[in-house]
Amino acid sequence: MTIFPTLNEQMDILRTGVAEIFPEDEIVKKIERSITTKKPLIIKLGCDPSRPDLHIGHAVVLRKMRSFQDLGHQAILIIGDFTGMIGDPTGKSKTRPALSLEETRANGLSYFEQASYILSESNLTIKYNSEWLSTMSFADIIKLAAQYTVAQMLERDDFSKRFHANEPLSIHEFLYPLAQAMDSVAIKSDIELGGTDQKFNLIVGREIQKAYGVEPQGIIIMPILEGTDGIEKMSKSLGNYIAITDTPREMFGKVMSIPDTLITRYYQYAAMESESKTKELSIGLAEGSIHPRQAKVDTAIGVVAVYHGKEAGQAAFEEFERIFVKKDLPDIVDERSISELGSNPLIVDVLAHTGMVTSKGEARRLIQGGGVSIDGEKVSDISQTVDISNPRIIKVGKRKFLKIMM
RNA sequence: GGGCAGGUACCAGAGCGGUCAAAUGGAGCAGACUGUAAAUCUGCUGGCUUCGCCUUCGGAGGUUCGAAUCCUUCCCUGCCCA
Repeated sequence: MTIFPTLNEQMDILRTGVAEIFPEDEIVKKIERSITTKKPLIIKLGCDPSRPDLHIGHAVVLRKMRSFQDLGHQAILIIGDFTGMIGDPTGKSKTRPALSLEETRANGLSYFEQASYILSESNLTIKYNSEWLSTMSFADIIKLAAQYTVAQMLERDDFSKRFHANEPLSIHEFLYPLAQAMDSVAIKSDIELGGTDQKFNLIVGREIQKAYGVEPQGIIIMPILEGTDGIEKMSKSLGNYIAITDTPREMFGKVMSIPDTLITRYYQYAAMESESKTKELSIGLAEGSIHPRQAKVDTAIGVVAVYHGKEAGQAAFEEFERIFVKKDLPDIVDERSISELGSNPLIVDVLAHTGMVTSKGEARRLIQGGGVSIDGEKVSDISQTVDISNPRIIKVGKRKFLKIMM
């Protein structure tokens, strides 16, 4: 049987890095009970299967889940294959497109694979919410919907904003929080984890659990990591994300491009440094004893280290220095034979053919803007040809390199 | 069910018979400057066999020498009335 750490030890761990945790007394009671009865708590985390790619923003909440696992509790990952068909409107100004059950299933699976980078597999259960949601009858749904009022629903910020802005808001979107709440009822979750954007949904979970005679769940809200643009939350669709599966080079570069204001956030939540170290960094930056660039480098190395190991972090740093500070070449450049274009093709054709740009028009524009070079020499003429009897290094923009040859 | 207002490029939003591949802003990309930061400045932002051609303004038809702009119809959204 698992020996749980003491209450205080557990609470210390659980409280670190959270945005909000409530109701704290209920959570304390649940943990006390689990210690005395030696029964692990059921920790719920819902995954949205509409986006198959996990980024390091998701990692924040996954890490918290991992802490629970390490303390001996039972993690349940809910794959919202059924709710994915509704399309969660959270944080979106628009209704999301609905997916088919097959699509959501497939995405859910890939989600799980990526999540296992962070979660332990020993006390982890995966559940698909179609298991209980797809069997609900219309009468069941009406009964569920009767538990919540329109006014309550409109407490949710994005609903009320859209409503007041005369934007479309479909009835089915109201069912999403309710469906998600039914997940909590079905698995009798003790605690649900989520990002700040999920706060409303998690609270609905509590209410609905009560209505269905289940002990209401505690709620732990994790901060949402801003994307690399520093404005929007990190998300695949906004293109401001760092994927868990990004290469060290990509990760490093993306971290280096974040605005200064985000450094400590990333240091704590992406590089997973402790609160005390984060505080030190934050003070150092404020006092000017730490140069922002150095702080960013440390953060970038840390982020790469989390997903690829310490050595990769260091290597990514060195390569970064070489490419961008010394303006040298990366140590590995993709190679490509383009003999099918002949020995002296137009640069425009080369760029389009190799996929370095999406169209010849784009290639021309880039050349005219001075963004293309061959062996370090800027291309100035759009009708220039490239002699590829010897290998050439083509550079497009700041970071696209390709070695071409016959 | 009725009345009204709308659906334009990644987003927002002008245009309301030719000079429209479509103003402007945001976003994005590239260049300069830097710490590949921010700010700033500059250029670009449908495709191609690029002095020209082709496909775009919710969908389908039509009027016209010519339509994003007019007509018909269908689909979609919001508001007001019932």
